Amino acid sequence: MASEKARAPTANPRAPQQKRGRERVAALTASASALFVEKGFEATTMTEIAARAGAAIGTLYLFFPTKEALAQAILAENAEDLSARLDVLRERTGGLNAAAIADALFGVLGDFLTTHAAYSALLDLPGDEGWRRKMRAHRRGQIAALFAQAEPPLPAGQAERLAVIVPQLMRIPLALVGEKRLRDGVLEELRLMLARHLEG
Amino acid sequence: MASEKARAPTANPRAPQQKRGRERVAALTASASALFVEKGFEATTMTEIAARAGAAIGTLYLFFPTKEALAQAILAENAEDLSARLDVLRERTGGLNAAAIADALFGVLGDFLTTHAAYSALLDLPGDEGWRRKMRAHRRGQIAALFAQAEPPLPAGQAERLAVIVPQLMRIPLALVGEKRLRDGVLEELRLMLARHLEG
Amino acid sequence: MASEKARAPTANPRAPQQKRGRERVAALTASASALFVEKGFEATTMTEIAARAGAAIGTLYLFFPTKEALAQAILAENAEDLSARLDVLRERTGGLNAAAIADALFGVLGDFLTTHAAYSALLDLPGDEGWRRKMRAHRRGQIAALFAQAEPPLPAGQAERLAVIVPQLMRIPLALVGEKRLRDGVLEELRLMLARHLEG
Amino acid sequence: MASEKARAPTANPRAPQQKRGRERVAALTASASALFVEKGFEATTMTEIAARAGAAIGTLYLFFPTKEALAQAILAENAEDLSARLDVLRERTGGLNAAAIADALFGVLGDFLTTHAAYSALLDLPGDEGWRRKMRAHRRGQIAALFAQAEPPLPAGQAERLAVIVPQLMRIPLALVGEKRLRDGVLEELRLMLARHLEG
DNA sequence: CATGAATGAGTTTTCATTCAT
DNA sequence: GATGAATGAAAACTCATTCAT
Repeated sequence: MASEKARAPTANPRAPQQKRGRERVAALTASASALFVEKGFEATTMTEIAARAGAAIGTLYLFFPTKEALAQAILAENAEDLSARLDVLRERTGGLNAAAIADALFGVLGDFLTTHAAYSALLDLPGDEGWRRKMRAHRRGQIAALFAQAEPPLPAGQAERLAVIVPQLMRIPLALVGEKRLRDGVLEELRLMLARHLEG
Repeated sequence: MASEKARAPTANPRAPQQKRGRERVAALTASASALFVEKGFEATTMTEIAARAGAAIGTLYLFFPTKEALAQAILAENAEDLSARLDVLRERTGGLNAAAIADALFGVLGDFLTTHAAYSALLDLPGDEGWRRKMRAHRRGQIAALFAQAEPPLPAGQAERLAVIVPQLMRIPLALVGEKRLRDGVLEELRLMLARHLEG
Repeated sequence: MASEKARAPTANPRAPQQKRGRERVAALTASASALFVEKGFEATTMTEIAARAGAAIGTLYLFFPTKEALAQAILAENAEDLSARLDVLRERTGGLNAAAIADALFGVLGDFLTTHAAYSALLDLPGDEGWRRKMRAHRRGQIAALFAQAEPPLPAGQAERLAVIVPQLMRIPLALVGEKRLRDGVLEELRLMLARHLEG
Repeated sequence: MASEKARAPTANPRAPQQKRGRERVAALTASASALFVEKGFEATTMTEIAARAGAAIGTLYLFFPTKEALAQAILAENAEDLSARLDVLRERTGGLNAAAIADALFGVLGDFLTTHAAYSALLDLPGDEGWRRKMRAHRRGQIAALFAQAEPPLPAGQAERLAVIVPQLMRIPLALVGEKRLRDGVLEELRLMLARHLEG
């Protein structure tokens, strides 16, 4: 123990136990999410995050031992939220045909990505590959399961392929910030394209 | 550096006039491209780039005044290459139907993105003022022009929407490193989906 | 490699190759040694070390990737110096009796510790136990070998015990800063005590 | 803290008057002592100390206004204990010869240092203004007085020198953790050396 | 008395960039 | 053209200490 030197920062990234603590954490993650979206992960500084949340830098480190841990916490929270939405969706799409499922999925993904912009911003970051890989695999599994229930059933393997494709399709219009008309057109085009493909 | 922020990154302050100089620059951009793909733009250091190219850090700065200028030079070179390929493609697709054009475009984009991985890595950097935006607009224009020649003609506005969509579609399978079978399946699925959509 | 994140700071703690570089390093280690002695390892800041050496903080990190590495480099240099002196001493003490050896050793250690005060200051630091253990073992071995040559020979095991004891004896008077008379008296007392012990 | 530097560390701002309070303080000093020995004064954090004692950080500051005050309280307690032992010893060694006194002193010091490891750890901290110096002077005085009673009397000044030397001698074997055989041998060697010296 | 969330000054460390040779 | 030692602003992170509850 003498030579421990604890390279892991701040041994105490405790989950907040008081109500105020949870509000603090919420403000910090909101601030971080917004900045990550606006300027990207690397260009955002911890000092900035704390300042925008009206907290001191030390407070930020009280809850998140590193910048990476903060990003991951946000990503994990968003991923859980998405996962829950997909679970709910599954109950509603039993027995539907693939095109209808795709349409419902589009709705869910569009809403999620719009309200959780940090998810997209943090998803493709380098580093900590293992964890993110697992997360993606889980998401793929959920979406594949969605399509696997389609009636009539899809050809073998197509559910897995759609699980890769559909979430990426949804990111395309969302990247078109400030071009609202084009964005809506593209979204509609994608929706139509997918529907045709699944009906054909 | 603090007061330098304003300097517009002009690529190649002195374009190398000697043969050796051009080789130097090629080695440097190759090194930088590889590192940007491997670790991302921010995580790559100028020292690393020079070292991998077997050059001194001062030599790197001889040709590229800032890290951004280096990235931009690489991006510009790649973009020119892509532009040229799209120009060539245009001559070959006059009078074809949209599905055939899409198929040909898939081929060109797939080949390009595979051999120019840095393009993807550098294209969506945050803090994207002006230049990159213009570049993307140019590319969109080229692809839209491609589809505008289709016979029979596409509905109004679809060429523009496809110009946004198709390049992003091609990035989906390319992200599936290490899952070759799935990757090929996804690529085929996308190709088929697009073809059906354009024929329908 | 993508997830490398290189926790080890500054990949380039290169040994200086130019003459000026070696002078720089010497100035930095001298500055650090003095401060470590004056205020202790923990209380000394890297900024202070660089400033006293007339260098920028970045220059310090150019040669020493961490504060610990700096301390260790100093310790290693001092230890090598001591080792060399003990080697020289050994050639001069062949065939002497133990008391004479002890006396000569006292001289060498006293001179060394006086001119290398950082050695004492850094020797008992926590952390990196393995390396320091080895260093101490080496020193013990050298001193034990010195006494092992004594004529007449010492009882079994005594050389090893003396190798532990004698260096610590020498540190006693050196701790008496600012009490010159007492210091000299203590040194003489120790010398006499050891001599009697070895003659008895 | 920056402007606090001047505040003379007064031990025990409010000495605990309740039974529970005294237990609290005991737990806190025990925790601190253990950590100071294990990791050194600087590397030990106040939070850690409180945590190991099962107390809140605020509680720790309730009894000790600064980290230095805490260290000093521990040191003072240990020093008082040692002082008391030396007082007792003095009553028992009246009229003994110096060698016998030294032997008895060895016993007392050995026992004390073994059970009060924090004393050694805190005694030689750098930046040692005033208080610790006084404490050492007091100890020296007590030990010198011990030897001053020796029968036959010692040469002038030797009692003072022994007061410096003997406590340091005892620390030598105690540093040999995990080498029990060598440790015992060294202790015996020192005892013998000192006895001979004082008899000679 | 007791708590533990909050603070922010102070440290270590990084890396794009410069410039004397 | 080429070099690489040197720079220092800026970022991440720590921890003694405070204070509202």
